[in-house]
Amino acid sequence: MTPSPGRRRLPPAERREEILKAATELIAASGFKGVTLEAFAAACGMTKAGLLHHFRSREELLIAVLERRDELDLTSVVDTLEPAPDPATARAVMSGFVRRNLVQRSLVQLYTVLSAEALDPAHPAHAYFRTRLREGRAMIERYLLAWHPRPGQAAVELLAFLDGLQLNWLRDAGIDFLAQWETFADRFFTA
Amino acid sequence: MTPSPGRRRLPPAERREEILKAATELIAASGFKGVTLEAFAAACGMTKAGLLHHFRSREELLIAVLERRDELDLTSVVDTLEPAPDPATARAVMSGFVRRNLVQRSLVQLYTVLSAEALDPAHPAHAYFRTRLREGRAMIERYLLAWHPRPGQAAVELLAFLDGLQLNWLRDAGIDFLAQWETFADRFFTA
DNA sequence: CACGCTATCTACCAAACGGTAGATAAACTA
DNA sequence: TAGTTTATCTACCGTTTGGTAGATAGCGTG
Repeated sequence: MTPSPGRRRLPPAERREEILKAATELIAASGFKGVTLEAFAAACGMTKAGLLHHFRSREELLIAVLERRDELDLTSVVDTLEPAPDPATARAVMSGFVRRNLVQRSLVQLYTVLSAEALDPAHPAHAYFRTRLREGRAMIERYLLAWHPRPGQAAVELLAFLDGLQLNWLRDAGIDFLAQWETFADRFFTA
Repeated sequence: MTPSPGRRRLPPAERREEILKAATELIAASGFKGVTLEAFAAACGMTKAGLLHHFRSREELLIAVLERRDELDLTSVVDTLEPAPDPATARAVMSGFVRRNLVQRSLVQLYTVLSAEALDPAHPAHAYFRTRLREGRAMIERYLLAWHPRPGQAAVELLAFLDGLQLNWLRDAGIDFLAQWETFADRFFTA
């Protein structure tokens, strides 16, 4: 892509960002186990050694990718999600969340692919996903608390449906994510 | 585990079955990419070369594992699933299916882990899951056809929820799979 | 322009990988 | 018991892997 000027020197912050972005898409496509250090580097037009100047190991790169997604994604929700109103409001907020997630397909895919891969307790991101998903569920549970009779169970159901829909949507792009969500929400947000 | 009689010679059919069973659990735990040929062999107390006498390559072993699951699982459903009755019957049949799946935890996990890993088009099981899931959806769609206003959409929703619930159940064994299913079904099977 | 800093590269390493070739030993048959 | 078959093993090969050491070159500052 770049007109190959032999060696491209970038300020560290810029290069790091470039690497993280490329790594995100590679991991989203093939999982973490499926991408070699060399592949990560080549995607930015550099060598393994060059990349390792910015991230001390392949595993550290993975962690940086995950933390970056946290910054990009969680911040856009966390402030909106403190109150605990009625079903209609809850649905509107969740719909906004779904819509926002939908446009960042590569991030959705990263999250889905990696969280499945990380079911293995030996996976470097295992602990990360354990705590993160637990927190997410607790957050939604608190959010539904004011009006839902069984907020805990409902939170599990909601997240399960969204996870599964994302998975199936990645398998088959023909699925109309939003329409499926709205249909589900019609039933779910009904006291 | 076995009192290590140096060399254990088994009739091919028996050995194949032993290997497939062990491989199923290893893949379920760590994905296909996460298990080496040596690990597959060691799990049966033999060497790589010994294993390769029964399966010509690591990839062929994977395919055999998948086909074995087909035999074990699909046959128990396919005969029951031809007719297309009312919501109550549909729910009962699906509940039976869910219950049957639930007791075979390692198979559920194999399927979930592997189907996520196989989102990558370069994965050796990619094609397998594409066709298999498409068929599964079509089957359920036909099954809901008689009474559901939107059988296609409903099939997607049903499978998405089940996939997602399985995923979350594997992450957190504290989830009450059956209770979650029944709650979902209460809303889903309502004309 | 000369110098220092450091981002990047080339070259290399030890370990692990999937797979092969040929030797060995366990079970069946005559 | 001797011979045949073949399941399994030991030993090895070529490749790929994550990572390291030291050389090189792009950039800012004097």
